[in-house]
Amino acid sequence: MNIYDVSEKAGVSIATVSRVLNGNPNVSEPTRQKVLNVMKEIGYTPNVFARGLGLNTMHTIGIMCADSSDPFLANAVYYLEQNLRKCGYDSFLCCTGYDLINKQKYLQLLLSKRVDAIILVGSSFLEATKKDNAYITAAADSIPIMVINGYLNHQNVFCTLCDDYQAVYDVTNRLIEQERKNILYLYTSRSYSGLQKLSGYKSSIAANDLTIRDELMLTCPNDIGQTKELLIEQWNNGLRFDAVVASEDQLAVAAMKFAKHAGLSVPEDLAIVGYNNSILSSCTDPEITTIDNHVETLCMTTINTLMRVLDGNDVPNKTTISNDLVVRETTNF
Amino acid sequence: MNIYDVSEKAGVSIATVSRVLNGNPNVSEPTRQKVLNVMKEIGYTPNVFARGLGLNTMHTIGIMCADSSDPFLANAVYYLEQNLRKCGYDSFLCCTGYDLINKQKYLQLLLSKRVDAIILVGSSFLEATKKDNAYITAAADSIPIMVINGYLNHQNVFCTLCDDYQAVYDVTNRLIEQERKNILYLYTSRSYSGLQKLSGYKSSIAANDLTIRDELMLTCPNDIGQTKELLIEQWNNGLRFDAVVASEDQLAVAAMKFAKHAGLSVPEDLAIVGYNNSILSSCTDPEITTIDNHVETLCMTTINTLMRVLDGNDVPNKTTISNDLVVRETTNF
DNA sequence: TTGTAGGCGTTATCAG
DNA sequence: CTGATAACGCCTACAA
Repeated sequence: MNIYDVSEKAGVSIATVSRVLNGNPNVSEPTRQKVLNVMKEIGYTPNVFARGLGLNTMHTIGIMCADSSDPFLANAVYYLEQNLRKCGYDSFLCCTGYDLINKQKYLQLLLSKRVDAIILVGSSFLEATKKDNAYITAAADSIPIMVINGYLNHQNVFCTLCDDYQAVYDVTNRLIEQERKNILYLYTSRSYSGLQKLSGYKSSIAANDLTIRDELMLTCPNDIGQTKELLIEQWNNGLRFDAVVASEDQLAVAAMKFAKHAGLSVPEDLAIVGYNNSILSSCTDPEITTIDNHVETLCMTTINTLMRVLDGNDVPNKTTISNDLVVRETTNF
Repeated sequence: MNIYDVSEKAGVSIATVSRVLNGNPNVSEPTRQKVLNVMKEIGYTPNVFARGLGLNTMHTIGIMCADSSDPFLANAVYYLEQNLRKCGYDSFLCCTGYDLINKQKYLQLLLSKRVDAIILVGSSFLEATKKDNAYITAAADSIPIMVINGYLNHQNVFCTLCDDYQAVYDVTNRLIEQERKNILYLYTSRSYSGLQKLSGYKSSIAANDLTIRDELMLTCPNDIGQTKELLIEQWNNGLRFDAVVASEDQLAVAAMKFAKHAGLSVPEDLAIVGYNNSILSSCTDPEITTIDNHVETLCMTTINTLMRVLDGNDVPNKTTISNDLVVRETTNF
């Protein structure tokens, strides 16, 4: 069931078979049909390995994400897969976890599979220090690296991100306009986009002549129940706040549970804003006002950019997309 | 940067290099070290295509799931990936959507990539008619097919599933014990496991000498908001029920929203049971009692089975795992 | 328009 | 223990 079998049965040479396989126009129509028929008949499928050996590519893109069970990432992976396929590319997915060592290992693995490019989904792939990102920039020497929601200024690294700074800045402003004076900011990660959001929060506080207070910027565990407990503890210690801006919907859900526990009514006593517009934000009652970072657009843009890069075009290495606030019931907007 | 470069620099033949590469014991220790050093030095990585050409395998497992943004599936994919990697296998993920044509296309694609086995995640891959499953059984002629949460009795198809029938049967019984007489069953899909659950519901109703009523088994859209509307509509049409058993947590969330709208208190007026123990079930207030189908165990078992199959062992083609009821706040259990 | 032959990087089978 | 050499299946000049 290889190209030789086909050539023999069709009474032509393997070169001709190869030509019809690759849509080469230099084949007469009768010959092409004859070959095509034989292929159908014996159920021939070209061997990807042999093809890859010569071309040194498998027409495959590697996708890395920290955890595909994170709703935001899962969504992104889905869109990426779908659209890559539409562009004729297959994809390899790796769920790396959040450990740097593993990220490096998986990236190496993808390189060894000879993927044509790698897409890093989520800012968790960008570390704080240049040294820790070296494995990424090194990989960029051989193939294009696409980053979703993170920024790394380097040759052959292309980033698509949403303006997290601006989104948090804007929503914090709106809360302040409504006389909320003690706005609690919740976050889990100090990744690139995590820092952007935090910085948006701080800027807004400062711009409104309020004081940036360390105790109002809370690092939370990555778990609803534990975060709720943490908030209760802080509240019992005397910390007071009339609004919560969360860097992820999960944390907003935790804030909802805290409010219930503390007997606060939402949004009257406590306004809550989530992030990502994930399904979680519409599961609660009241439903959570959240920032939509347009996963789909983010993914589409990334793939468009990638295709242009693979076609050898010159492409800007940073594209920024704006966010939308989805107003639901946990704010008075 | 190929095997020849290494052999030349190390002053040995390519055969020897290949041997150290594959851990063949017939190499003297000094020679092995010499070769190993050269490989480090010039940063040699074996070419997967060439290797695949010879061995006709890439040590890769194909994973198919309908939609990686479904929390249950996403979780499963994550566990599968992790554990396959631990067993030294890489994996290809395909998100196929729910359309039969696409499922067939993607399966073909995986076959053409020469994967060593395919894992179908979720019962949505098993159609009602034998004819529509033919593409799966055909694939099983060439490589093992693993099915998670579905059952297909065929050579070289291995299924791991949880006892959905029993779980729904048991929980319905418990509701009836508590004098709930009008139990509404919500579902979206008529897949294998969907039918199992439905059948568990019916059996319980019958076993308790109640009447199975068609209007109490409701097919819902795959969307929280729309399902809520559907329930409101039914309620306004006079349909009455004092308990809801949902085939998925999403539907249970919709039932919560309906209860709120109808002014019913949960669980007093309306008991609600979800399915999957997904994060959604702990987002609501009160939190949802749900059936945990042990995704992790399901995945681990699948992979263990697969490894035994690939090792040429004789393995039973069906493994069943029991479910647990996670009692939260939407029932009086 | 078609055919021939060499190469892609490994593995595996023989001899030595 | 080591080395030469033939597959593996496809692509692509180069020739005809």
